[in-house]
Amino acid sequence: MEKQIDPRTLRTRKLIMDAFIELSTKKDFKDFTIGDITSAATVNRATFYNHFIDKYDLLEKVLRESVMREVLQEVSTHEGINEETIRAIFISIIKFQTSISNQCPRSYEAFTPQIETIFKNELQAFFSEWAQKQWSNKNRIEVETFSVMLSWSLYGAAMHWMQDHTTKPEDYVKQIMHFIKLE
Amino acid sequence: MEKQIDPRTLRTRKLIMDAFIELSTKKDFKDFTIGDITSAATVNRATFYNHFIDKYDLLEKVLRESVMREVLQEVSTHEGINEETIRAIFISIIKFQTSISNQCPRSYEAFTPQIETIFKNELQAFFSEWAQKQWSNKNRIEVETFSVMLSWSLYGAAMHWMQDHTTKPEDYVKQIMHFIKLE
DNA sequence: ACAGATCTATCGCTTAACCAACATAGTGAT
DNA sequence: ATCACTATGTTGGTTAAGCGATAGATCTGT
Repeated sequence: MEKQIDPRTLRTRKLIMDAFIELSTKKDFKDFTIGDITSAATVNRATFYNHFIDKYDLLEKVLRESVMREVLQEVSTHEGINEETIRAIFISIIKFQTSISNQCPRSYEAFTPQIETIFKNELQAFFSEWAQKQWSNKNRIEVETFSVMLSWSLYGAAMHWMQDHTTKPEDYVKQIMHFIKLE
Repeated sequence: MEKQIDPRTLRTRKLIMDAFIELSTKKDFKDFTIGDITSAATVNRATFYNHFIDKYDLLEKVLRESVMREVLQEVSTHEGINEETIRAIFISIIKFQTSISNQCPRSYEAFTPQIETIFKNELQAFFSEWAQKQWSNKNRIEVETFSVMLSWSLYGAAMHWMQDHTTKPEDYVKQIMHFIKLE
């Protein structure tokens, strides 16, 4: 019943995304064209449009999948939302942000707003899924509200910490926990 | 008037060859299948047969193109056959042999006979081309004979040197030159 | 304000790669 | 010797990717 995607689409998709990431390390986002990306990916320019709507769509998908792979993947093995989970995610957010800013020094500025949006959406979906399992007695609205608030506050806290590293991350997380009510 | 090859064939060909080289560093030539190669290359097994007859054909082409790229490429800028050219080729043969034996420790033994054949053929073709330009007064047979003898003796000398490194390569090449009659 | 160039996005047609299926051959265990 | 298993090539039908052409958007210098 699984979709079973054609290997060619996966391969081409990856070629394009990798070429995009590679190019981002050298040039600013606005300074390269679709043609630059596809020729670096050894793919025809027209083929690009079988996979992505435009450059921004590509950017969004690259970021989303990076977030999924590098941040939420490793946490998804935890068995519920608790202090440990929160701590792991907090650390992951910071790691991811710094790695992006190192890998794409030229484009980091331009990317941040989309990163923020994607991050919060993914986090929210992640929390929502777990919260539904964990508190099946609560109704949908309550669960969603919890997820939204947690994801926004957590992401905000991470950004706040990144602007001023004085507190040690572990201590900062402890502080965070004071303001989160996990039932 | 140029052939203009479809980029897909080039890409697929490269994927297969790279996967083959990569696999050779880990396993012995006989210990992996066509399927292993193609799945590492993210290519369908049937597609393999659009490019190569079998595993040995692939091996041969990989070696041939490596020889061409890594050895004869850099020498082809020289403007004729002289002591300097001979020296450069001698050094290149040795470099190539050692790099292969390092990159493919598991399969080097099995490869050597084919490497030898390919090497001598390519060398011969290379010399033949230059000799024809250089000595347009000589007839074809003479030129071919010269090329055969030079390629075999040079390759043989290189193999000889590799078994006993006592002489410095530069000195060894000087010795070689005593036995070559360049006009 | 306009002309020339470049980039974007889409289209119909062609082709290389995918796939499932098959026949064949080699290998190993009982 | 026989069976089960795995690897090799091959084939016909299907699909993603390549290509040239095209129309419209965007940029740039004069």
